[in-house]
Amino acid sequence: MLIARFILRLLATETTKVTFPSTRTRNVLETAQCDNHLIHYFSTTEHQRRSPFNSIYNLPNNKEVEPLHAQAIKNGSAQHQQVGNHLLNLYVKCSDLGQAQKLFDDITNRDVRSWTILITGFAKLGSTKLGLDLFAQMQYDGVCPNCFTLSSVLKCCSCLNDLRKGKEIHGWVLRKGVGSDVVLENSMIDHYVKFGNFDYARIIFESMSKRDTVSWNIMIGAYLHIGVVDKSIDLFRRLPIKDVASWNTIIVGLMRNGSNVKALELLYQMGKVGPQFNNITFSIALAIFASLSLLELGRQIHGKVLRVGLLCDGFIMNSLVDMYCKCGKMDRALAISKKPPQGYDDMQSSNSVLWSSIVSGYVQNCRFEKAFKLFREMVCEGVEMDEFTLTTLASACANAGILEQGLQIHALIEKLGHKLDVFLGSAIIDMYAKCGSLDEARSIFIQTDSRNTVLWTSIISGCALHGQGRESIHLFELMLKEGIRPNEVSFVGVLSGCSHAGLVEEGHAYFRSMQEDFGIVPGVEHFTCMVDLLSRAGHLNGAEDFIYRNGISHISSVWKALLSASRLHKNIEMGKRVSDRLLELEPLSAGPYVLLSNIYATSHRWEEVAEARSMMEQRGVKKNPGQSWIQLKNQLHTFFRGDRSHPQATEIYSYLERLITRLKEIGYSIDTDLVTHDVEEEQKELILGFHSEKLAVTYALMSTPCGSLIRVMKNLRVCTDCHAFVKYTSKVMGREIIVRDPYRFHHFKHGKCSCGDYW
DNA sequence: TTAGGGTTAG
Repeated sequence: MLIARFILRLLATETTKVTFPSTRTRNVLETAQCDNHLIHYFSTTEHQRRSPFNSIYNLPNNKEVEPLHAQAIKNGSAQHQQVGNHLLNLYVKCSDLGQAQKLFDDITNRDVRSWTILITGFAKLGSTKLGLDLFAQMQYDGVCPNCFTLSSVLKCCSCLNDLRKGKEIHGWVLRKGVGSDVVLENSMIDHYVKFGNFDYARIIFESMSKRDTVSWNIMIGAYLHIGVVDKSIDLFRRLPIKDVASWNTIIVGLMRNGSNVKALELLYQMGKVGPQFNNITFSIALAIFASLSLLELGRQIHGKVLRVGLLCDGFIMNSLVDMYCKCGKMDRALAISKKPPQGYDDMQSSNSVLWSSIVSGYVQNCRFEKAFKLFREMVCEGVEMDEFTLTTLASACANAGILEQGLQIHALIEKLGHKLDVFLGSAIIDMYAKCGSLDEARSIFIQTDSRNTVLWTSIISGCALHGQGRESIHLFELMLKEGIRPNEVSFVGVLSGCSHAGLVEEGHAYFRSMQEDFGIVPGVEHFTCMVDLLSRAGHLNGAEDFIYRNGISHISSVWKALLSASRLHKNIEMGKRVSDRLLELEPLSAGPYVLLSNIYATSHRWEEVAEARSMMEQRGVKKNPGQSWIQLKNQLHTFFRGDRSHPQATEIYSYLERLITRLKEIGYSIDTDLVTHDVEEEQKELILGFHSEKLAVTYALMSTPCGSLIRVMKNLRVCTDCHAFVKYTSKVMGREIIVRDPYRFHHFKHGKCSCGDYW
C-alpha cells in the first residue's frame, strides 16, 4: 500500500527547473551595453537552452563563446573589466581554462572578481594546485580577497588535503574580520568536516549568526559521514526549510549507513510532503531500489525518466543500468547501455562506470565467462580500467577460482599503477586465498598500508579457508590490538577458522565475546559455525542441544552441519533424527537424501539406502553431480564422476588403475563404506575409482612437469576415500596437490593434508 | 551542501 501510494505520488511530481544564465548576469550585460552580439546571444538562446533537470545542458560551448570574444576584441571591450569578467565567466563555465587564463592576462584593470572567477574555475574543474598558486599571486599583487575568493580557496585546500593551508585561511578570516558571510562559513564547515575535525565544524555552525539551508545540509551530511544517524535525523527534523538537497542528503546518507529501508521510507515521505524530485533524487532512488532488488519500483522510475526526457543524463543512465544488473535483468541493462548519453561532461569516466556495472552484474549472476569476455572487449576498446572495474574482476577470479586470470588482473593493476586501496586490496587478498595461494594473499596483506575491517576479514577468512585456525585467531587478535572493530563477517571468519581446526574452546570464547563485548547479534552463519564446530569435534548431542537452546531449529543450515558430522562420526541414530527434521524443512533439496543414504550405507543398511533414494526420485529431487576442474595452459579441463568424454579418457583410466595399485602397496585401501548403492565390492571400487577429483588429479599428473604444484577445484565436499587417495598420491609421486572444495582448501604434501583429516 | 560502478560470510 505504502509503495503503491508512493508510486502514484512520484508519477505526479514535477521536477526542479534550472536556467542559465541568471537574470542578474543578463542585467549586468544589458546595462553594460557592451556588445550587441553578447546581448543577442543571451536573449535568443536562453529558451533553447532551458532544461528542467541539469545545468550541464545549459552550459555554453566554447565554440559559441569564441565568436563573442572575437567580437568583443574587435569592439575593444574585451580587456575591460566588466566585459572581460563576463567572458571569463563564460570560458570557465564551458571548462575552457586555457582560453580563460589567456583572457585573464589580457584584462588590463583586473579587480577582485576577475581573480575570483578564475580561482573558482580552477577549484571547480579540479585544477586545485593552480587555484592556490593564483591565490598566492593575488596576495602578492596586493589584491584583497573577498568571501567568494576564500570560499573557493578553501575548496582547493580540501581537494589537496591541505588542512594547514585551510587553517591559515581560517586564521586570516578571523584576524581581518572579513565579517560573517554564510557562504564562507559554510565552506569552512565543509573544510573541517572533510578532515574529520568535526568539533571545529560544529563550533562554527553553532556560532553562525545566520544559517542557510546549505549550512544545515552540510552538518546533516557530516553526521551521516561519521555514522551518527540519530543525530542527523534529529537535525533534519529541526531544519526549518528543507530543500531538495536536504532530502537528498539524508536519504543517500541513510543508504550509505546501511539503513536502506529507512531511506526508502524517507523517499516516500519526500514524494508525499517534500519538494519536487530532481535528477539527483532519481539517481538516489534507483540506487536504493537496486540495493533492495525492488525491480518493479525501479521500472516505475525508468518510465518516469523516459517521460521527462532524462535518459540522456549520464548519471541517470548508469543508475538505471546498475539497477537492472542488480535485479538480475542483464538484457534490459544491456539494451539501455547501447544508447550513448548526451551532453555529458566526462564521457570517459561515465563509460567506465557503465562497463563496470555490467561486468559486476555478470559476476553477481555467476556468469564469469561473460564478465571476462566483456573485460577483454574493454581492453580492446581502450575503456579506462579503474579500481572499481578491477575490483569486480578480481572478485570474479576469486569466485571462479581461476588463478591464471587472477594473476593477469593483478599484473594489470600494477602496470596501470593503481594503489591497492581497501577495496582492491581486499579483493586481491580474497582472490589469492580463494585460488589457493594463501602465501601470496599474506604477502599482499603485509604490503597494504591502509587496512579496514573488511581487509582484515579477508585475510582472516582466507586462513580459515585453508584450515589455518590458529593463524586466523592470531590475525584476529592483531586486528583488535590495532583498534579495528570486527564486524559480523570477521566473526564468521574466526569462528569458521576455529571450526576447521577443531578449536572448540576458542570458538566458544569468540561466540560469547561477539555478543558481550561487541554487541553483535548472532546470525545464521554464526550459529552454523558453532554447530559445525561442536558436532565435528564429536559433541553431537551438545550441538543438538545448542540448536534447541538457541531457538534455531527452523534454520536448515544448522541441521545440515549436524547431519554431515553425524556421518563423519557414524552416528546413525542422530543422522536419522536430523535428516527427518531437515526433510521437513527442505523436502526438495538433494543434500539431506544423499547424506541420509550415505549414513545407512556406512552401516550396510541397504534397504534404507534404497528407501531414501526412491523417496528422492519420487519427489523429483535431482542430485548435483560431482564435478572437478583444473586449468592447464589457459584451458579448463572438467571431469564428472565416471566421465569418459575427455579425449584422453583411455590413457587417464589406465594411468589411474596403475596408480591405485601402487598406492595400495603402501597402505591405501579403498573405503567401500562410502558407496551408497548395494553393489558388489568390485563394483563399489569401480564407482569410487571414478570420482571426479581422482580423474582430475590423474590428468594433472600426466600433463604437468614432475615436482610442479597441482590445483584442483571441486563443486562438492571431498569424500574420505578421495582424501586418502590424494594423500597417498602426494607421497608416492612427490607432488604438492591443492584441492578446493566449496568450503575449504586441502593442501596435500608428503602424504599429509593441511586439514589434519578434520573437515 | 546532495547523485552512478568495487571488497570480506556454512
